[in-house]
Amino acid sequence: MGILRKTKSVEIVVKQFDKDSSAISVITLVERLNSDMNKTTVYRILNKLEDDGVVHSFLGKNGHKWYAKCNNCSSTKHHDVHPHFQCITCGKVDCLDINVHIPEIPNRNVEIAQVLLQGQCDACIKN
Amino acid sequence: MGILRKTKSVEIVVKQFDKDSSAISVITLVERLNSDMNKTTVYRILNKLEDDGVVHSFLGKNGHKWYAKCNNCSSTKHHDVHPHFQCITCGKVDCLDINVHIPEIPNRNVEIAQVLLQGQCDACIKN
DNA sequence: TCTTAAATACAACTAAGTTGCAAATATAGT
DNA sequence: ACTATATTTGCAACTTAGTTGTATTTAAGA
Ligand SMILES: [Mn+2]
Ligand SMILES: [Mn+2]
Ligand SMILES: [Zn+2]
Ligand SMILES: [Zn+2]
Repeated sequence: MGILRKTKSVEIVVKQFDKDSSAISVITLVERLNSDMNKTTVYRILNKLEDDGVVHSFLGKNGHKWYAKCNNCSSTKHHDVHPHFQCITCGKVDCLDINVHIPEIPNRNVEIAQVLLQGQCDACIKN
Repeated sequence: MGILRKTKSVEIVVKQFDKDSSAISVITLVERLNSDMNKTTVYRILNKLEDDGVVHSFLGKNGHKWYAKCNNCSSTKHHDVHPHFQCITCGKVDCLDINVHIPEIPNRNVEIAQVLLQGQCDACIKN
């Protein structure tokens, strides 16, 4: 069940993804919004926003949860499945607009491919 | 720093991977070996076995740690990087002996590709 | 404005994984 | 085989991401 009421807290959370096209970890979000709302609220709002197709989630390199804005998803259709890239130097995480081809696996029916690439981002290569 | 002494506990842990070619989650291992050793010991031995190139680790769908036997790795060379498959029905996890091609990403230097495929395994498709 | 279902804060909880330290034990040297 | 000692283990306490229950607050329709 998604979001039913446009509360102040919901607005604040959504705004975080508007100003930043990168993904944001829940840990960061909880810390950043610490003075605005309780961490439980952050978790619950993100959960609902994902139901609504406003954001999508995935796990970063330590298994911690990250969220990023969806592009054209809805509560009925979440077609936002793509690889993510995490910089091992600065920690920044981005959605990748590429298609990783998964070969057919014998005797297995692959439904989801979760791909996390790690390396150095543009800014960190230059330093 | 890897394993220096062949203790009873080490033997028991290694044996788990000998009899089962599938990956094993740490959670399962801790539970299974509960009467043999402390959970701290399980964590520490697995950590050392990975240093030695005996096993390798990765994160399953909930971000929990899994281990599987290495094929021809050593403490100096861990060339055991491959996708893993987790059955969403029975939970079983296997190493995949396939190569997923990662395309070049502009402005990024990809060093590691962590691929977790999810779907149905052979046994679960048939049921 | 009133009503009420949804949302929130807060505190308590769960569980995976880690750390510090004292006790136990594997192994090399004698 | 005995001893010395560095490694390993058990145990308890801790850390932290994430969840849950519940009383209170609030959005929004009537
Ligand atoms: Mn994304
Ligand atoms: Mn593997
Ligand atoms: Zn970077
Ligand atoms: Zn299965």
